[in-house]
Amino acid sequence: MSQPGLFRLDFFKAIPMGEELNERSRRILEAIVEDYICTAEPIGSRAVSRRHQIGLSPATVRNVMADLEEMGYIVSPHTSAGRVPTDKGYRFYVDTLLQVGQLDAQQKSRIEQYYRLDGLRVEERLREAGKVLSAISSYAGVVMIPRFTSTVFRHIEFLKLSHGKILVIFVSRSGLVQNKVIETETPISQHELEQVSNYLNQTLTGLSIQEIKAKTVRDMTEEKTTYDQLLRRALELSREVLSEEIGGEVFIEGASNILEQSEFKDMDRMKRLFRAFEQKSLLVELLDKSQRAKGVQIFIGSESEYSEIEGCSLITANYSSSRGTIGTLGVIGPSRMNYSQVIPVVDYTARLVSQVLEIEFE
Amino acid sequence: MSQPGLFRLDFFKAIPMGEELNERSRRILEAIVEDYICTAEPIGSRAVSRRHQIGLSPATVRNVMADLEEMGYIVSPHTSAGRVPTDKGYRFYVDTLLQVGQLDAQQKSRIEQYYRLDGLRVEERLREAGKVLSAISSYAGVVMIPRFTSTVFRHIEFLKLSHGKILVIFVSRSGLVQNKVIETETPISQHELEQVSNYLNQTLTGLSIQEIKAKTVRDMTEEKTTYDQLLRRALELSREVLSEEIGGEVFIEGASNILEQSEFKDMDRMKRLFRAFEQKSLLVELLDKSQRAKGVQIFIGSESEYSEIEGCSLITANYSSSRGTIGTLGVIGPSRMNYSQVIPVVDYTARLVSQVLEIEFE
DNA sequence: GCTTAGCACTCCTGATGGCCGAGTGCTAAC
DNA sequence: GTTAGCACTCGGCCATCAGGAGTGCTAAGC
Repeated sequence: MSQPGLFRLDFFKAIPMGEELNERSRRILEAIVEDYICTAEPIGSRAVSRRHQIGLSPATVRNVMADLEEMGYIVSPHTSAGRVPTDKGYRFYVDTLLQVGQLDAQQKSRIEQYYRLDGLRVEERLREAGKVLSAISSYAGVVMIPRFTSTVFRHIEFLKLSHGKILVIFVSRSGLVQNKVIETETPISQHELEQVSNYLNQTLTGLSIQEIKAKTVRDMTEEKTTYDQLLRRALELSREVLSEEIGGEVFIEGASNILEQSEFKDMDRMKRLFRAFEQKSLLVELLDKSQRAKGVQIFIGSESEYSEIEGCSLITANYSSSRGTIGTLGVIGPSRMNYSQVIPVVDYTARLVSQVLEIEFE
Repeated sequence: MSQPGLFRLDFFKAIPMGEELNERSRRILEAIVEDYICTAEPIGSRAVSRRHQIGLSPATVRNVMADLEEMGYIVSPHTSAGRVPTDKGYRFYVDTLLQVGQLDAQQKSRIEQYYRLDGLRVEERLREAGKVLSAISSYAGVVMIPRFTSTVFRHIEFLKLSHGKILVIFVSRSGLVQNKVIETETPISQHELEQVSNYLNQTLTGLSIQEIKAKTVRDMTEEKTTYDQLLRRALELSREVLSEEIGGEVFIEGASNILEQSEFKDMDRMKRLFRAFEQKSLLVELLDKSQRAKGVQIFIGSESEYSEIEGCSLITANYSSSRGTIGTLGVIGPSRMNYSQVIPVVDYTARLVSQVLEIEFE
């Protein structure tokens, strides 16, 4: 049935066609998605007609459902089961039907309660944010540490290691400490390194890394012929430090929450998901993508070619300083996720994290 | 059957009693453990008698097995199944029967291959070690970052944050960077902090944290009445920094390997295990315990009251610098673990890590 | 006196089949 | 355009059954 290319008799009925869904189909799709989110079981026409005063008989609902299925918004797992939303169905629901409320004060304070911040390092705070997200949403919380390049310079330190390697410690204005090992061709003494540190700390404080990059390039061309050994060294080293990304590490907290979800009774699927969690590169990619966008982002299932997280959705929001976005956090759970509840939680947590990090600024 | 307190007819047979196991029982226990490690299925008397030329009929083996069961080394899941080792059985096997070989050159180089170390931070190296352990053993690898207190001082840096808080960055001689936020009652300027940093960096370099602790206490009592503002400040701050443990973070790598193990088809058990992984405090405790001991340690199942890791074993070894143990790493897997293979891998990896960290010393 | 063959027994496993209920698509009537 | 009715499908559940693996016990053998 419903072979592509063949006309069906009811093709010309006043039933939603193409991309348009009429009011009735929308409401039915909405009912299916929402019921399925609650129950995790295929939804039948009878259930839809009974619930939520759509004044329609099961038979009518069945007709609409058949159309929704043909259009790819829902599928039935087997002949005599109800229907289940597809990724396309979720996407339509999220983009068009979903109404996200604000968190009420109680929920906010519940989030804030979780968020203990006394005397914690930035990293720990971010990790804590992940735990909050996972605890409140009961899915998994993900947090990406700020990338070096999106932070503001506060302090740099060079320490000489053996074999011509140098340990660079970099502190951002929000108190995030990152480090990196670089190698130099020309040997340099610890004393010189200290001079370079001092010089950079004096000249760069308060600049964003982007600005520093620009400045470095400018200085390098300008002072190519400089005889100031110190300056040359400083430029060389900063170029080396800036040459490669630092950070972008991802924390996943509460992954075990996902085990509770009934869709992961299927061991195989779960294994794949956990492997993806371990590898992290996939998540980094998604979170990077999200960081380039604004506001709450929703990635649904295997949209966008990531088969590993098939059946999962990711809701993200960016956290930021006064200078703009610095990182991303979110929640990952089954596509059958309680979007209307989780979205405001992610949104609010991102705001909270932004605030908390701001406090550290001197 | 075998009710405690009742004599059995064969109680006085020349069969192992009390803690002693005779040669025959040992060989049978060994066969059961080893077969079970391979197959993950209860081992019957027939299988034992056939395998590994014990010149005994199944019936005889059955008698011995009944005794082993009574003594608590094995159990049978149900009447008509074979026997499975208990924790006590594994313990006896590991302590008495197991013969651990050396790794051959090929295996060593396989481990070394995994271990790419160019230009990595210490933390990343340790994480990498966890990945190696998990990949080679196909269980989960665990690595505990050195605790502050077991390292050697290289460099300290104080940076002022808002609200009287101070960010302390601490670098150990092996290049490990850790940081911490402390609070002081009396306000202090960034300039003073720099003086303190300089002072401490000059006086403390090359001392172990233990030595510094001792020195600080000594200095404090000696110079209680000092009018040297700088020295007082330095002492105050170091006390604050030393007042609490830093580090002891645990990485778990390749946890998804454990999903492959047939004993974790039981979802519930798996969930508990993953929750324990997430909480980490349990692992920290175990690894701390191991760090206090010498050589390869083996924790089996729910020995020592940790019910969360029931059915799992943990094999650990310490890695060290020339000044002694600095951290611990290991492998966690099902009790039904290939001990003879994993033990030398853990041992060798610990040595390798020790070497690699040593390289950084200046 | 230890060892072993034999035997009855237990219990898990997997296959089979029947029943029930939920849900469907289609048709015809409203 | 909507709905009632109906035949049909199919998964889930349960009971049944046969097969097999393994056991404990007993009695015979070395």
